[in-house]
Amino acid sequence: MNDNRKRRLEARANIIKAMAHPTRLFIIEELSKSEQCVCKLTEMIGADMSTVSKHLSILRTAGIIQDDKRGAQVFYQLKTPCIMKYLECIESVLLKSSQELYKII
Amino acid sequence: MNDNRKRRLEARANIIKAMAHPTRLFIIEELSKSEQCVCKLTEMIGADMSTVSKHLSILRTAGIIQDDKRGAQVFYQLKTPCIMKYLECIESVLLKSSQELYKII
DNA sequence: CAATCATTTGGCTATATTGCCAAATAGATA
DNA sequence: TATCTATTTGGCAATATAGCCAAATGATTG
Repeated sequence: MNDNRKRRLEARANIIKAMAHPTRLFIIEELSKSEQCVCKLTEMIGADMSTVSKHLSILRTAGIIQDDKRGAQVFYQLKTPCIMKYLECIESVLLKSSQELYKII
Repeated sequence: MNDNRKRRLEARANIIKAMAHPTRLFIIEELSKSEQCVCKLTEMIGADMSTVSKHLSILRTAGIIQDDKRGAQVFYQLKTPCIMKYLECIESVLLKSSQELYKII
């Protein structure tokens, strides 16, 4: 595996890693419906606000979401709508697994 | 966030987590071209075979690849072709980030 | 059956991630 | 300006992940 390819794969893995958490998937789903402020997301998620803030920071650093400060509040928005298409594919992996389970049972 | 949704998000996150590693992305890319045995993948990746085997096991458990034992060798195949479409989306996140970087420079 | 080849598993250490609390920052308001 | 609200940051402990080596497993061959 050459260096260029290694770098490219690492860059991709970083983005995927940013999505690899239930809370962060929740955030992506919610932001695909509409932008949200940190306080609202925190309320929906039910974790400490500092925890939610760190999840948001991970998604922002990965380039998946962007923030928009308005007064004391910070609103987050999805930056790449195709992320949702990706998640449909993930769903198809799950579907395939459950179909196989069905065959066994 | 209700229990059902939490479970669904966890299931998705597990699949995404399985992809969130450069070596495992490499494996997915290679298997999208053609099936490969563990020894060939190990040679391409340049890590210990036990390490590669563990990566393969993670992808298999997640339902992304499947194994096919033939004699002493084990061949792995991609189970869900749409995985590659997904990776195109990841690429678009990277592209967007680099475009913004370009604006700054 | 002993030896060999391909692969997996167990065990260990190093490193990364997660989530909470407390403290810091920053804008809004009294 | 003091205070309140919204958010981020630092720090810590618990847990998870990664990768190597050594050992185990399983098929093949002499």
